[in-house]
Amino acid sequence: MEKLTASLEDYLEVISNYVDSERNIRAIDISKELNVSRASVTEALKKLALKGFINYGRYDVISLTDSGKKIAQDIVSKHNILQSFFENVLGLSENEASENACKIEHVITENAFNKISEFMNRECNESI
Amino acid sequence: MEKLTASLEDYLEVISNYVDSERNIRAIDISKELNVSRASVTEALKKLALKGFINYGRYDVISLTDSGKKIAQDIVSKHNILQSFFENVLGLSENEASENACKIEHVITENAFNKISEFMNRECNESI
DNA sequence: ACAAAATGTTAGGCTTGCCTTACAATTTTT
DNA sequence: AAAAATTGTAAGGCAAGCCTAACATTTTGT
Repeated sequence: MEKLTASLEDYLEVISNYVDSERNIRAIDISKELNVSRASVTEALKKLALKGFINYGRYDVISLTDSGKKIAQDIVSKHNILQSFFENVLGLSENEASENACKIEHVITENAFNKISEFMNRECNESI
Repeated sequence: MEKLTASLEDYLEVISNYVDSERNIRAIDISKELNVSRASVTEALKKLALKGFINYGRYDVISLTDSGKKIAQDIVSKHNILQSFFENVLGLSENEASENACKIEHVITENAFNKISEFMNRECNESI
């Protein structure tokens, strides 16, 4: 599977969140969400389409391909578990937990992430 | 205090480790440590010198300024605590713990890092 | 329907950070 | 002390990712 940059992962993640909420996503939504210009969004969408993760053409609706969905789900689930770790284990605010999850989800190794997942499961079971 | 990029923090960190071991560091050492070309090291050293974090001139010995030392210490201590978290709490190998610490030390927020520090202290005390 | 507003795209530019190649300076060998 | 090898630097190039400004297209309001 083609490897994405942190930046493109962010774009894909935003798209995925919109798809889940069944809203039609536009470039300007992504631009606001990621605090980048509309032009930058166009560039990113071109790249994602070229790599086969989204369906998209000029002035056209954006949707995820199957491989795009798969990757996006990976990123999103990674984000959620990291966020939960920072929020529920370390006691950070929702915002700061999310901020950290956003950054760390792109750089943490697979193993390290799995260990955190396991750790979260242990924590949960112990407190029952 | 001037804010550094992740890349420049890496360079500073390597320099700091050499200083601590009282070896004279050369550009080629940094180049090997960070897997970049000697030319890239020269560029980075120029930037660090310009920002006042290292003393350095053409073909000259490299040393940390006071503000360079301060920043480097911050990064290194952050690295060490993160590494210890991944190694001792999550049970990753030394190498993988270090790999994760290297990436995360550049992106984690101050608060999140402090929480991890506190968490490590709690873990230690409980096990006594 | 059509003017106005909003959104999307393109073109051109900038910064960071890396590279290779060629040359300069230093260090090591002999 | 030269020659050879190593190390440092300068110049020029490249990709990623962002920007602004100008233009194209679509949507909205009347």
